[in-house]
Amino acid sequence: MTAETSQMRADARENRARVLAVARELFAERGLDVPMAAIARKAGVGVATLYRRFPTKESLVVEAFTEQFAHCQAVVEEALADPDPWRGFCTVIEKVCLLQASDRGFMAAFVSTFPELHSEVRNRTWSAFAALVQRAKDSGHLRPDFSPHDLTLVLLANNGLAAAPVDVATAASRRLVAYLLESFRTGTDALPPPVPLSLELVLR
Amino acid sequence: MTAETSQMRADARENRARVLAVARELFAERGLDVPMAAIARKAGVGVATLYRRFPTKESLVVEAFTEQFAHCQAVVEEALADPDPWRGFCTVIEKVCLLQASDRGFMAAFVSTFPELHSEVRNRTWSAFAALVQRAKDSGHLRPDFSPHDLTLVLLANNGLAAAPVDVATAASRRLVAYLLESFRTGTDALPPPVPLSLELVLR
DNA sequence: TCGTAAGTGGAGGGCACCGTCCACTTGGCT
DNA sequence: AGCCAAGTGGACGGTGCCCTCCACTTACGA
Repeated sequence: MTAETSQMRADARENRARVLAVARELFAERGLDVPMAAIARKAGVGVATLYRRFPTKESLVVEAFTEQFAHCQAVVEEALADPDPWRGFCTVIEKVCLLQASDRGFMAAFVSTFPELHSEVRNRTWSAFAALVQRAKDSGHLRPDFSPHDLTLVLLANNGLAAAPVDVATAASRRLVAYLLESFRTGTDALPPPVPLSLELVLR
Repeated sequence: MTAETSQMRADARENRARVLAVARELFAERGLDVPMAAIARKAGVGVATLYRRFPTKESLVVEAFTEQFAHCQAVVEEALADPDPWRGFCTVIEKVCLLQASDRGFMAAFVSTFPELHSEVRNRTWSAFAALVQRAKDSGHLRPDFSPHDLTLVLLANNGLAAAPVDVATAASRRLVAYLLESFRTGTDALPPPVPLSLELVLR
């Protein structure tokens, strides 16, 4: 990729970078269904320029989210390095859910680009998480009937909160995660305060 | 409404009913974004017929889901009649989430038709639920920092599971609800078995 | 300085959807 | 049986999206 971009003309390289930045911003803010034209316009280029760099919308999505996926992987692997298994486990859930709540496009990008993209990243992350789960169970802090598939459950549930505006979703996500972690664990401690999730708020 | 429908010609009344039945079926199965034409076709009528009865797509949605909303209200009010406050509380969460998981359009209909529709049903249901919450807290089974707004939290989270096919979503919903109820409560008991929510499954 | 390959923008083709229009059909009263 | 208001269907206009095409512009090596 760097090999390709480095051979481009300077203005083209700059345009490409700007498009990518704008795409990330808009995807995070408004989800994946922002029109390509909106991205192009905000980046100050024509649609054709955008399509020259990213032949399809999906390819733009993939490119825009690779760093997020890599970030997830890093989170999981750092957590494995944490000497406290339970804290590592919690950190993963919290960080990933926070990322997801603050970026509307994240989950959609994950599922929409699923099969072709990042299979090796996905597999590595997945097995690292499984190890994390096992370690947390062995330490006696994580309930033994927790399944690694429950991560997907958490992600899907957390994704549902994205119906609310970003700030509300973020607060709601914190509370949801706290509830769930409490349930995943063998002990108990305090929750973050309730979120006044009236439907008026949820609907912006 | 009955007043209106009873004055219609017999064939028209029948067509109307069939359209509504088909709409409910398709909304449940595929969500609210089924094309009007698909509903008309499956109901064996033309698009114009559909629009004659329901001037806008939203009006069709409203009509199609009123019974579901009424059902929710009934669930909450029955739960208030349950002598066991905690069981009543759990029943509400379980039933509503089950309904939501088995009907893809449910939550979308709820939020999309929010302001104009059913405000009195909504308010009654809401205050009944608040009473249920208070009662469950007083009985000592529900954690005191539970907020009635957490119902919305649960609904949104549960709605996120709808990304998976209906049967998977239903199973996942059961598990999510079990986790959450366990967290809402002061005691603890067994969960339903884990759902193998691999992304392959989630993406049908 | 100048030629040219790389880069660019905007018009528009293709598609899917919502909702309308209007010429035709049909139920049901007399 | 016969009339006509009520009912019907499919073609069509409008909109918003993805993506392509092509005539024009510009960076940059010689």
